[in-house]
Order: sequence, then C-alpha cells, then structure tokens
Amino acid sequence: MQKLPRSFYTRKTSTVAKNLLGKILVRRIGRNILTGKIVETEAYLFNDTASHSFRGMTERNKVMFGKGGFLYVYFTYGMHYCANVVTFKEGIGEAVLIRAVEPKNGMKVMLKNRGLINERNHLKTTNGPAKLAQAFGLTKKQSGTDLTGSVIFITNGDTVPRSKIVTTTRIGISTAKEKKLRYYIKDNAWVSKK
DNA sequence: TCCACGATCGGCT
DNA sequence: GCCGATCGTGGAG
Repeated sequence: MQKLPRSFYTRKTSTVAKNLLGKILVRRIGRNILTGKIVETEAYLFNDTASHSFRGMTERNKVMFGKGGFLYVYFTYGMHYCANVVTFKEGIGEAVLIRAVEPKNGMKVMLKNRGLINERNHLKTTNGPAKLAQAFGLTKKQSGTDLTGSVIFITNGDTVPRSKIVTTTRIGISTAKEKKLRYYIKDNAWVSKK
C-alpha cells in the first residue's frame, strides 16, 4: 500500500482530518508490524481555544508548530498519551487527534500492550485516543517522528464514501465545544463512545 | 517554587 | 451516570 506523502498532511486541517478516515496507521516495532484503520479523528486549529497551540509555542507543543506530517504525542490526566498528526503549514500549530482505529495486524501485541488478557474485550483495544496510543506503544518518545519515514507512517486504505462520514462536535474539551471538528465512520464498532 | 488542571479511562453505583 | 487515579505542564507569584 502507498505511504501518504508530505503533501497529504500540509492541506487544510479539517480536510486532512476527514481524509484520514479509512487510512491505515502503521507502526513497526522490531519484527512486529501493528496496523489499524483510522475510524475517528478530531481537528485542532490555530484560533481554537481547545487546541494546545492556542496560547503559543511551548516546550510541550513545539512539534505542532513544525512541518506537517510529523507525530505529536502528549501526556495527559497523569496517565494517558494521545497521538496527533501535525497538519497544514509550518509555524501555524494545527493537528489532527487520532481518536480510534480498527485493528488489522498485530492484535496480539496490541492486547499485550493494553494489558488485556484475551480477545473477549477486543473492542476496548483501540476505541479511544489513549487506548490506541497504548496499544501502538506511542509515548513522548515517539513525539516528533516523521510520518513520511519507515517506522511510523500512514498508508492508503479504504475510500470512505461521503455518506458514511459523520461530522459532529468534539469530545472531552471545556471550551470551543460548538465547533464541529470531530469526524467518524458511521456504524463502525470501533468509534469511541461519548 | 507552587499549584490547578487536563484533547481519558475504568470501575462502581 | 459519576468519580477517582495520577503527574507533566505552564502560568502565576
């Protein structure tokens, strides 16, 4: 499958967020390959009070202000990591939060990373931003990884018809709640529950 | 220095 | 539906 080029990421952030649905997130860990279809995303914009970039560049969020197509991972709630893709132009500070994926390859490793005993709870493996970050082994160490490289990247996958894409408000934020910047694939079981 | 808070999750009621 | 866990981050002092 075709790895997404830099030009995919440097477009308008809401466009990238929508177009990431159906694409395949790939992580190489040693001999293992973990892959999953992206089924839910959220866009975070430069003039957006809910975005980490809103108050300017800091040590934590500087990756967001870099070139598009890099991974931005942050730590929150004292115990969780969340993975984002930097988008649009350098110096602006926009990104797309990957909220959920449908696992494809490497389910065993993902379950192990999540501390789940068996596949009975398989739906809990990657149906939320902190869960998929844990399943894919994404932490602060992976923040700043170039997604056009060969360790963590995104490839073409299913083309999602417009009629299957739901646009709605974002989850878990205290400001800018009215902005419709969350996108997910309709009827997909792996989309996170509100 | 200090301190309030968070782009969440899982367990409990 | 609610609530506690748990700590890095950044703004205030």
